[in-house]
Amino acid sequence: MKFQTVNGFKDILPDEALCWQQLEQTARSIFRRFGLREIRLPLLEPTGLFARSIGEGTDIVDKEMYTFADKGLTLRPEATASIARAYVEHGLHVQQPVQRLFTIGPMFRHERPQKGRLRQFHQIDAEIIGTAEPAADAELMAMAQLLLDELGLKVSLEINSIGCPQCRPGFRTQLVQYLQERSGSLCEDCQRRSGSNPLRVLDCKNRGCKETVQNAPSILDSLCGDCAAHFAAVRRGLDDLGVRYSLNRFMVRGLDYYVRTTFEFTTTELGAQSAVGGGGRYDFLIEELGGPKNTPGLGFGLGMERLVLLLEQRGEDKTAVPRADIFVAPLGGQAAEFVLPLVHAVRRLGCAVAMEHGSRSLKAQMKQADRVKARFTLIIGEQELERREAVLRNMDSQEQSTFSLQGTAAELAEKLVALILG
RNA sequence: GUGAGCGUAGCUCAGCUGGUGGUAGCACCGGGUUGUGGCCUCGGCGGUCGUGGGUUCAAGUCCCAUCGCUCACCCCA
Repeated sequence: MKFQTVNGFKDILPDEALCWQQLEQTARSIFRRFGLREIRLPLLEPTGLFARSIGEGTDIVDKEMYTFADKGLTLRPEATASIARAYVEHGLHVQQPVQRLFTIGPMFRHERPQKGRLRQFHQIDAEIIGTAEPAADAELMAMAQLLLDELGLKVSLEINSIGCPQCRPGFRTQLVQYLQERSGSLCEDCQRRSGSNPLRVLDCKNRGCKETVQNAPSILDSLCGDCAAHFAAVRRGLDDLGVRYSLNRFMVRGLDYYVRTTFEFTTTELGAQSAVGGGGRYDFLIEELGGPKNTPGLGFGLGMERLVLLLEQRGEDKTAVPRADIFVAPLGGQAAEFVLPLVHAVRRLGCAVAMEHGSRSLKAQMKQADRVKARFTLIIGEQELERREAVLRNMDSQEQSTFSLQGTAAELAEKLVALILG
């Protein structure tokens, strides 16, 4: 019986893992500079957390969650809800009302897998909780943009404001009326959505719907005073920080907790998938989850698989294999035994030492040394053991010198490391 | 949930209108170098042709079913 990964789940093999590490390192570096602290969260949460925050009636909650129905538990489909839960549960606002947090890890959604879309996927997630200042919106987007810049990726930023509970209902009625007058030119889904979730129609990819929606009332014209002022300030902030963006009044995000600012980073190079990341404001989520009143927040998630696809597509530094500092090649059983304490001592001093167990021919071992891109190879055969002198070969210059084996393993290691690093 | 395409070596793939599975490339192992890598060269290892039925003298090839994967719709990261 052969086992294999289940559909929509993928192994990240060592060759690819390097790219992931690089991605994570860059993200952590950015977050450090912006004062975000890491928070690590469980993958399993009470189902109600997601139903309440993401919202009943969203695709995620209705049909995409991995839920253990008998236990009332669900594998998280996104990170913001869990972060909000942790913020409330541990009263993080008491010590520091404004929390700047990030987390990196897997999410789970039961959708049909395709390019750039898996059932277990990974996100880099950043949140700023506790401020309503538009400057925070601009800062957050600028941070994400900088991260993408440093990864060397070219993506576009689209932003929108979807208003708040004050102004959205009015817009909704306007929109519903507009859509119902033209329901004939809408696709079946959108005819249904006109009633249940009219904002989604704005985002429909169907050509007929797109055309119909082109002249629909714009949410941006219906924003209340506060929302309009906020959005204007966000845009000024982006301009001041030199972040380029385009306005997309049709962008609607698939989670109910968003208010005011929403944004997406998009690319055209991922097949059917365009979003590499997205986020927005959720000024009522914390309170909704039983936290302190008036605790606004905002955040974004970046899809790591999609970023990795873009990084790989760019096709650079595929050869970035970590080099071994030295490969130790013993010949014969005695040498192999002799070498073990030395190898360990060198590793203790911080050098990457490669060697094989079980002695193979020198040629085979040299090949292996080459494969791990060793800078040096230390050759110790029967003759060397007797003479207490090993051969140290510089793999790049091909120069060889003798290396005295007099002394303890620790002493030899010191000498060896000095030679390698010198 | 819907639709389309594809399953041949560890990976990438040839294999025509059915007639013995490819000296194929990459990778791996070994020889050429009695103890010296990359390049070259020679050799070697490696397959229930996804699985199960059917048609046929004969099926990797045709038909049916099934499993798996991929892409797309939908939605999103």
